Amino acid sequence: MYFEIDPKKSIPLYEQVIQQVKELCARGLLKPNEKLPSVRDLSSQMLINPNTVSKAYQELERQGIIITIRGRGTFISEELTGYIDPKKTERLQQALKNVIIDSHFAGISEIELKRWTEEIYKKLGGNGDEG
Amino acid sequence: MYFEIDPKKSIPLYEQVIQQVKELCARGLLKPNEKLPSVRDLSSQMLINPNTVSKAYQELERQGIIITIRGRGTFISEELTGYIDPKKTERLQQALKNVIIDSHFAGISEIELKRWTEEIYKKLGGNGDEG
Amino acid sequence: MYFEIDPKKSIPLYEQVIQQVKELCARGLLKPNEKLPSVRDLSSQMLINPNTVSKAYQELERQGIIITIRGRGTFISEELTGYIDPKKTERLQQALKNVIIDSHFAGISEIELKRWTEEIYKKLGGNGDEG
Amino acid sequence: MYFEIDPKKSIPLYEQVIQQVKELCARGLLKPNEKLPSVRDLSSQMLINPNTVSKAYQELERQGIIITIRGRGTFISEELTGYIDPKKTERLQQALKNVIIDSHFAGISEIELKRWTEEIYKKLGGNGDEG
DNA sequence: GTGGTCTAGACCACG
DNA sequence: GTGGTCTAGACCACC
Repeated sequence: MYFEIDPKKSIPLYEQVIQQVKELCARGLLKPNEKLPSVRDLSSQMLINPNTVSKAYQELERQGIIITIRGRGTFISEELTGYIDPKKTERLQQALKNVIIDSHFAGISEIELKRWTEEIYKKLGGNGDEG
Repeated sequence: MYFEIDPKKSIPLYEQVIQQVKELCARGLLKPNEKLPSVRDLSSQMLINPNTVSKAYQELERQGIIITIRGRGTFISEELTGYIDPKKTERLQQALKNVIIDSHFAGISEIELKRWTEEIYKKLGGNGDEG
Repeated sequence: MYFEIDPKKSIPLYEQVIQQVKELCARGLLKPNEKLPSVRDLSSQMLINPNTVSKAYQELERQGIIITIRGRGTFISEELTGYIDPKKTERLQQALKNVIIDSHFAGISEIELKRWTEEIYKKLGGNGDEG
Repeated sequence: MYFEIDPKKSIPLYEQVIQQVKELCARGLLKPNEKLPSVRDLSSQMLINPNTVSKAYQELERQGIIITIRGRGTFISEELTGYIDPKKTERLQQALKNVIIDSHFAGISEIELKRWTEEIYKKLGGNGDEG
């Protein structure tokens, strides 16, 4: 498992950390109950400020994706709650709509975008056993 | 044609304006060469500062979606460039991936997300002539 | 002799008129003492506001390139003054420097820019007898 | 490294800032990855509003000449893209033509203008190592 | 009437 | 400390 951070991107560093953890998680490279690197380790590995990693971990915990146990470390949560948050749903639909509209102006066809979707799902599901 | 702004959202006001114009444009409710409200009109209609609208219009012009003619006003551009920017493409794919991953954690299935996509496209294309 | 105006360009309309008159003049298609179209004729020909043409003519007269004679019309001046204005010179050098710097960032080499210069002079001088 | 602004000039302040940064960059007095003054520092040094500097920096970033890293500051970009934009090229040629035509009316000969060009290039290239 | 520029001053997100 | 966002209000250039 390794992380990649690009400080030049306009997206905040802690958001990049969040996205990476989520992606590794979704791809099965980080499994439930697996231990994450400590804040200090990850920050020195990524050459970023510990506060930045800490903020990312806090946000991930708030989203129920990881849990921290004092004195033991940080771990991937056991399971997803079956509950579907309607607010989150609405935000996601809005985000999807924005992607679709921007694609439209970028000259991406509906078919092309659906192909992208297929491919992303394939990549995520494909190596769940290899981690 | 009317706009809606929610100052409580964390997304910047000028971004909301940009998204709304793009959406109205994509849905065909704003047609090429059509005049947009003046900066002053739109700002007073939305109860926001004229500079905020101005910033949104400038960004939309930079993206080639609208053009402004000195002393006359702001208009929807005539046509989209057929050119596909590889950088933009990559950013869009990344954005789509983030939506998919977040959907995963929100308990949204692949089938559900595809249904959303279908629906969004239907809404966009459906009323091009009714505006 | 004909003019072309593009209201979409960010450069002001009256500036475009000024540039066109100057260029036609420099190319010899407008000769000293030649009569220019009246403000009304030119404005209706160009589909722009008479005030815009009027402003352009005023500025051209201020620069000594044309003169208006009440009741007779507007004419190209007889000759250039030999006097070289140091302020104008400095502004021109600054403008040239800006073009060169922007060319640099656009990836245009020194050789390429010099070739452009040659070509522009050739085009200007080439048809002085054909007008 | 120091900047000079003349509020009396008709050219917008933020444009003057842009030009200065570009020139220092082209002359090698600002090198890739070098840090620029912070928005606040530069604005107080120039006695202009921070927003004005900010606008200049944003435009420079849009042009790919500088990059800003959240919370760390603003830096000269690493490299120029080799890509040559045809639209930019056309705009530059037009600008060069205008300079040449205006020089003509100011009594500047072709030889003189070429000498200027030589000199500007010499100044730009000459002190890349002295900064 | 239109948009463009600039100022002053406030608050927030980020590292 | 860094830049980003927003407001309020002024003045100007253009058509």
